[in-house]
Amino acid sequence: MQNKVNVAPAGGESLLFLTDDQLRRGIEAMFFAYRAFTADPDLILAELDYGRAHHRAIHFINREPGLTVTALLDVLGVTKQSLNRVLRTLIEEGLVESRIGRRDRRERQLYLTDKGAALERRLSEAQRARMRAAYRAAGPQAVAGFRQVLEAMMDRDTLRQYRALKELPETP
Amino acid sequence: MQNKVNVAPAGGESLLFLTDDQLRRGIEAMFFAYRAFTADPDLILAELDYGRAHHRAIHFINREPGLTVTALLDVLGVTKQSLNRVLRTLIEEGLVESRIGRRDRRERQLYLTDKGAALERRLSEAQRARMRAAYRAAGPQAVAGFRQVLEAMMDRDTLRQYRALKELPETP
DNA sequence: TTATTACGTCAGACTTGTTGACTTTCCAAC
DNA sequence: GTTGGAAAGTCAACAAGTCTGACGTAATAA
Repeated sequence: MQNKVNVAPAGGESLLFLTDDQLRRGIEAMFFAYRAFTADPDLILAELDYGRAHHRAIHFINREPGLTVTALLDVLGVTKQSLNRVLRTLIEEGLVESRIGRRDRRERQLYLTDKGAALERRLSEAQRARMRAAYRAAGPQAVAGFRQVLEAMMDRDTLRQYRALKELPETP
Repeated sequence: MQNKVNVAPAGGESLLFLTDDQLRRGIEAMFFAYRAFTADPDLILAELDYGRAHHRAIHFINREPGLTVTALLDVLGVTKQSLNRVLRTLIEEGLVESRIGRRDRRERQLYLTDKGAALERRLSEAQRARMRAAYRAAGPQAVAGFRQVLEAMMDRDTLRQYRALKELPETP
């Protein structure tokens, strides 16, 4: 199954970056980097007895205040039973508010409370700090490549969801 | 907490890529891409009643045949109790062989059996296929940036582990 | 001889995920 | 208005994978 692409290709440009060995390095880089990527928020969460699932919910509620449970389910890709448990604790502990939908009263629209927003800032600032350092070290061109490869890795549906996320206004 | 870096910097080059918004896009790209990244192996694993933990163990045993349990523990960053359960099933089902260490008989050296190696190939080929498509779509320069950013995201220790992984000889 | 290391194992817990079944609420179409 | 079906929520049961803590055994190192 070894790909024999590590020779001079027709176009003239090198395809050495497509060897199985290079691909494996990329796979390992993803594994290690993802672990590092979640490490900082995980520390904060553990201290408050929350988990990554809480972080993800908080992140996307912040990202699109008022989104419905179904929409959140869709983005997270989990079952409603699984999300429900997480969401319930967040609501009970006053981080998230669930309002009955205006146009459709069956729907629940989700909002962060001030307390929830405070935790969101704490978590995302920790995560951004690492990202910022990495971006700064690698430089703008590397960052563009990083984003390109990640996007090329997503399924069509995931990419659509990713692209559909609104720009957040810069907090003034 | 908003970073005011989105203005013309001293060096002359734009620092727009360091805005909080850009960082958040990167964070979300990591989240979605990682999910896609694990999706293909997950399907194969589910069918055989294994999980991601089995995949990770198999991956690194294949990567460095004969490595000890402690070394594997170190790479994976989990407790021995957690690894033990996974390892035990892999040994019981004949995917991994555990041999008593030659220089130190307390150690167990881990090897994939033929059956284990076959699963490893199946899993990693699925994962590589997605990676290969992404790499091909994004191009060599983007790939270089991708790797640069991921490496810059790792802690020092993780980066050391990542770099210590041997090159595997290309299967002839 | 003793202390330490490497490994395995047992027990108990927690988070996050799953299926399946059921109820409540509500909109919309008939 | 009644009814069908969608959206949301709930309950129960379970599994994977993680953790901590405690203990035992074998082998090496001091």
